[in-house]
Amino acid sequence: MPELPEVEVVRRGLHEHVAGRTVAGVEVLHDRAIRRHLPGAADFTSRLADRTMVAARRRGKYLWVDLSDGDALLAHLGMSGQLLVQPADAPDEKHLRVRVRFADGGPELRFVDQRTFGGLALAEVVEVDGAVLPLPVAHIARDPMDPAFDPDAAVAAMRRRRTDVKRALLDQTLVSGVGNIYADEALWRSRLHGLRPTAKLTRAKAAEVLAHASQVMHEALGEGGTSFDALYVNVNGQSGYFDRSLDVYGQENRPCGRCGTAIVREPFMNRSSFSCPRCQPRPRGVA
DNA sequence: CTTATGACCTGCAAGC
DNA sequence: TGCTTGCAGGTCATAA
Repeated sequence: MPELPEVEVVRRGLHEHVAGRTVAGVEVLHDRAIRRHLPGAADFTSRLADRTMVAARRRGKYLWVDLSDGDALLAHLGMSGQLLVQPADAPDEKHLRVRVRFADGGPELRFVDQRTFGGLALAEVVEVDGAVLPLPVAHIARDPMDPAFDPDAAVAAMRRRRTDVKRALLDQTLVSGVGNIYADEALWRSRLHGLRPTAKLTRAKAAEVLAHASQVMHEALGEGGTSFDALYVNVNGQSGYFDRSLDVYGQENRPCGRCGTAIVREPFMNRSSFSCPRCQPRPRGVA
């Protein structure tokens, strides 16, 4: 599941349910789910066996579990991935891709993913700028919930970019964790159209949109994350409720909560952007 | 180096 | 009732 709050919900569940448990066996039911693990399924399975899961961690939308003897089990949920803790006798999910059984015979960890954009891998951990991260996560910027997140540095990096503010918000090498929903929400709160060029934002405005992104993600986390359907659930299969608190995302034709103007949907990168045409006017000279 | 554009998948809802 | 089209929370390799 997609954005930072949903991934954090999963991280907490993982930490609670798998930390301290030792892997007994792994079953890869769909090779694409471990495509980022270059040595392949046999290697993935054999190297995970007998390892103990130590702690669940996260940066942005990436999630991993530190393993005894070093290395980490890295996960990205892509668009439709789920990590579920299920009783061993529960029937297999339709899109079950990887199963991890534990030596204690308790509930197993399952990676379920309809669209297979997500996946698992074993990765070595490296130190980057004072943080210990799996190698494939080394290029991902700190997210706003990271205690070492530096707002001034993020503002500077954003204003250095020659692109539009929404693209910048979605760029995981500038600030991580923000996806299509929370980008639109942060822009609405900041009264900015997503096509505004970052280079022309004042320092204060850039800081404001980042602060709003952080704020809206915190609020969503407090509601257990955002979900419109059964695809976005925690490890126990439960959905969050933040979709009821969204101001613009998915609200096409509904009145803006500030001015009453109908929210519009515009195509953006093979997806959609939602905004209030009055509170968030398009920059001039942009199609 | 930076920035923009598809490609990668499956399933659902809407429209004809 | 089918069929087709569009759309979905993301990231990455590639090209300019």
